[in-house]
Amino acid sequence: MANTAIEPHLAILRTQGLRITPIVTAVLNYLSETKKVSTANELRAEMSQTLSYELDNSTIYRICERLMMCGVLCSMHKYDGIMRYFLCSQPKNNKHHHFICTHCHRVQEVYCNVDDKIRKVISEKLHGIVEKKFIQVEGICKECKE
Amino acid sequence: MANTAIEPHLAILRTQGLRITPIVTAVLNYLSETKKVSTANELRAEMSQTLSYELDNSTIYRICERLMMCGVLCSMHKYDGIMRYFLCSQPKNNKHHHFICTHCHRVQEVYCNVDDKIRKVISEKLHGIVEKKFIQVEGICKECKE
DNA sequence: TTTCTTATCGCAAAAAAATTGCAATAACAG
DNA sequence: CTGTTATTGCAATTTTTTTGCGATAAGAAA
Repeated sequence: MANTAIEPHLAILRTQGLRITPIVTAVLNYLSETKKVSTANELRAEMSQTLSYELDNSTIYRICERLMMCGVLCSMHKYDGIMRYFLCSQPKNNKHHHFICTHCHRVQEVYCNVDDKIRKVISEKLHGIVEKKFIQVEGICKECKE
Repeated sequence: MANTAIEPHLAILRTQGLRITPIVTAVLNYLSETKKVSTANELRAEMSQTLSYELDNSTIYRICERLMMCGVLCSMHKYDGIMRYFLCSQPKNNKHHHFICTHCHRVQEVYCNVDDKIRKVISEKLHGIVEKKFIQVEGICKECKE
């Protein structure tokens, strides 16, 4: 039962000379199937279970860092300041933002065209130049609502 | 040269039975005058200098926590995951967001009416309910641009 | 398949950020 | 001035993230 959903991501890794190890595929499969935002600790626990041996946190951190470098993963800090990772289907596309369910921790991408408005307000009212925008929305997703 | 700008904040503390100590006023003065987002470490270093003795980090953390509880301070995580604090002139008002200058680290509030739009998109496209929005914009402010 | 290169992993140790318990101190109400 | 208790300092701890290094294994080439 190979997960074909992660094929595009694996392809990116291959073109970068990054190796497809059991842990890497396990991480990608997990994030792809659950669509969750996960901390390094959560990933370590899950992957340890999946692979039936205890992984080290440093391994997870290094994998996530690698995957972020090539745009396969995104990261965010929730209000608690702990780094969380999630699969990014459209890396580097500033037009989409993330909706995180506070109940099931799934992430969904939303195409929400507020960027231009924000840029305009900052420019006109504060006379500043926007470099980065970070928009994160939390709430209850459709499934958890029902 | 008492800073009258922090009077409203002090008034809030008084009504909550919180004490106005030298460190508390120093923190408020600093954040009020510089308008910066500061880490606990930065605050500790600055306040140590101001008060001419070495403060403890835990003291700063506790003060910031207290000030946040009564809405005087806001906090945020920048991309590095370190907690940063800044004075909040309009606490609990969801209509404003923050523009942080990457050069001088000053925070400015922006009234940017994108909340309704975001709420609408999440509701209509994802059928989700928005609970919290976190919009943070970084860039170069007017002064640093010149 | 076998061999080779080197990306990746595991382990241990450490750095960095944040939290906690407790006794001493000081803010401020009366 | 006195008493109450919020606040502070200190030391120790927890939690998250990073780093160095030798051993291992992924994938390319023979």
